[in-house]
Amino acid sequence: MKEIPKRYNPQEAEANIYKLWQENKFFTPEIKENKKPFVIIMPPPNANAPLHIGSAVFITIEDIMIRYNRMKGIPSLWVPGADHAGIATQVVYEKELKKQGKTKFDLGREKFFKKTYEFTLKNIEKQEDQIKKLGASCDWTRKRFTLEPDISESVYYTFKKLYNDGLIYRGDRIINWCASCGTALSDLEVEHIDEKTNLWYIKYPLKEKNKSIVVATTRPETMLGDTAVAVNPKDERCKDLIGKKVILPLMNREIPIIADKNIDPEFGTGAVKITPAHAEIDYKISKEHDLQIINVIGEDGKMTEQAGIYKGLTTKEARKKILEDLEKQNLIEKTEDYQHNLATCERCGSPIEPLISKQWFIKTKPLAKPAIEAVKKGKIKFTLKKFEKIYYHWMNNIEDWCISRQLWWGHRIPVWYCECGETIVDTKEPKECPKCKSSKLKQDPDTLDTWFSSGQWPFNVFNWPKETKDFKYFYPTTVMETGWDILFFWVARMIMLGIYCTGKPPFKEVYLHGLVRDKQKRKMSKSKNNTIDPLSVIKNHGADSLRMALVFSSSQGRDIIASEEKIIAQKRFVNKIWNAARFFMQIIEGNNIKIEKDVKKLKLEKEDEWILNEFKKTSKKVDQALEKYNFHIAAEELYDFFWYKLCAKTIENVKDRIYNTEDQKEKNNAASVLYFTLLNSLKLLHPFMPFITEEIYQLLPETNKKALIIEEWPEK
RNA sequence: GGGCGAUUAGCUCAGCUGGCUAGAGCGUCUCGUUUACACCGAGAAGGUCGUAGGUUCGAGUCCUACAUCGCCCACCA
Repeated sequence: MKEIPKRYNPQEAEANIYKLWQENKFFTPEIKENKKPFVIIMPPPNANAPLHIGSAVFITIEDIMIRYNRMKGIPSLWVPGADHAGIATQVVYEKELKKQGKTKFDLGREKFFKKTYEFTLKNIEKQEDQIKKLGASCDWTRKRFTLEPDISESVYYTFKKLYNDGLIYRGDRIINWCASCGTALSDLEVEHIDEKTNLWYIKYPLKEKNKSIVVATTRPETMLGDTAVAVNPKDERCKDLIGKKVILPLMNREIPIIADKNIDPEFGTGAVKITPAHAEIDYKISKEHDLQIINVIGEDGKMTEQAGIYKGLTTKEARKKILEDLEKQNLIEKTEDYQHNLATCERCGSPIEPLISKQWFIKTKPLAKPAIEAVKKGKIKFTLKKFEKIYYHWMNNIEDWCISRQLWWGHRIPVWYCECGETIVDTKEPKECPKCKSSKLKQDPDTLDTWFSSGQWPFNVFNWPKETKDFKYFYPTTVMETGWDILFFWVARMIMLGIYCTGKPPFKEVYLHGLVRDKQKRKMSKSKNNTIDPLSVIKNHGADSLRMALVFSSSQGRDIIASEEKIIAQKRFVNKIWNAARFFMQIIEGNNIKIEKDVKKLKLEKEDEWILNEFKKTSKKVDQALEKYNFHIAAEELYDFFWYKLCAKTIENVKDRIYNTEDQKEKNNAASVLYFTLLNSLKLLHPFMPFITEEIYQLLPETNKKALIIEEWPEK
């Protein structure tokens, strides 16, 4: 008989248990052709920082699903990985460099990439350790990284395929430009924040007579690039002005007054200045009316040559100067306080400048159509219906996706330009130009949006387009589990690219968990200093307590409020389980007990039948809850059963029957029923609290398997 | 502007398809413990389930308004 210590020491036990699982290769599923596998692709954490509490959430939830299915005898695969996280990592690493007093230009592109790669690999190593500490039973033999050569090749293949199908194009379009990061961004990477500013009413004199038209704007500095003034065609006040010309102040340029239905007559004066190069709506209007486009703000965030005397000023300086100059000419009618949405960069927070720029785009409409169909036809199900609506709304209004980034960190765009003007798109660097045979080829300097590669993750991890054994068996995957905050960034793109590349939706179900918030419901962030570091929680309270606390009081789609209190509550539960097991071990040792594993062979007392029946009920409820992804309900059921029914009632009962009788058979019966319920409770608890349950299993006598992780799930 | 969600005990939250005499953790209070567990046990107090209507034999649960808070999307310059 193994000795059971008085206290459970999570730190020691967890390390040993994880080793036991890994050494026995329990995380690697056996491919059984006649059995449908259960597959989850782990959302690859950004490889630029240690894991945060949000990662602990998805690891816990996904591990529960995987362990549950594994115990049910289904080949279960959970693929771990890491994401290079283009812009995020580049921003982080550039900050590192800054601490050393360097910039990326000191290193040069190649060296910068190499250094960042090293930095990333170090982080990945740390993250792996953290994932293991959380108890994740993922298959480390299949771990992937988005920038490794095989994955990159798949990414380039997809690019080429899209290009050949005419779904990728390069063109001059208005895009979101972050001058601070020095790159174009997709619409999703732009965050709108409230800004208190002014609405300036500026007089634009008409060419004829002594009249003028007043336009209202929040961005006077863009007026230098105005090429029209627009009014609503139905606006009576302005009707006779349509077609007339105004003289653009400061620039003395003649520009037309046009009519456009997009103009809201209620806003300002009903007349709007049109700056096609620096506002998306203006750009659209300019296309319809064939207006001139004048770039007055450059990629450095400063006024361009076209801005005349304002050239070289920052937008802020230019605004000030322009307002002064207008004031001098008495062209400002009035100034109002105004609140509007300022577009800012999601990464660095600086204002976004809409600019016309040559970038690579994906035509998303043709990809969105089948992606919408797949959900409509139920090929992909959102476990929470409300997300379907949100998904449809976004998909139906999708715009082309700008995928080129002016960054050094990421997949370099697989396009080469020849001096003869030829553009070559390929998965590998071409030796020569197929047209003129020149070998003087220049690769496009830009890199791809991170989400372009992660959008292919569910099949690229299996080395698609190669028809690998893994791809054939494990794709499409079963459940996509991730945070709802990346529904558009990631989930939607995986669906679009998955269907486009492989012809099949990449997963069958989408389960979205909430964001972790603190007790005041604030988002956790380093700047607010309200983060919970999963590693220190594990160190102090054990991984099981953390896992249980995260699942316990949170339902899907809703935010998860994490607090020390909840973790401690679960730590007590861990202790309770430990002591129940200790009690069992003590009585069988001290009373010469013989365990009968088959409870059917026992002469059952009323209380035996009661607890066996209660177990059955609990088991059923847990099953039902897990099938519906109601993890918190399953956890609560188990908590209630174990604490109150098994410990408070049954154990107290067993004490009575063991200590107050001389009848050995009676003692054996009581202990056998306890053994049965204890052992089977451990099985049900295992997906939630893998370490403590496995540790006890290893100490229990008469068990069937080498480890609890591969035990059979109790039958319904 | 459009959409989504929340509102249940002092605090933080569960309550899945309508049956609840409304639950848990923490906190508070009382009692208990030489025989698993002070990281303890037993128990108690504490809620007209945001407001007002409606559907129903029956509503925290469904419907309709309203209020407050929060979030997401959107080119109102």
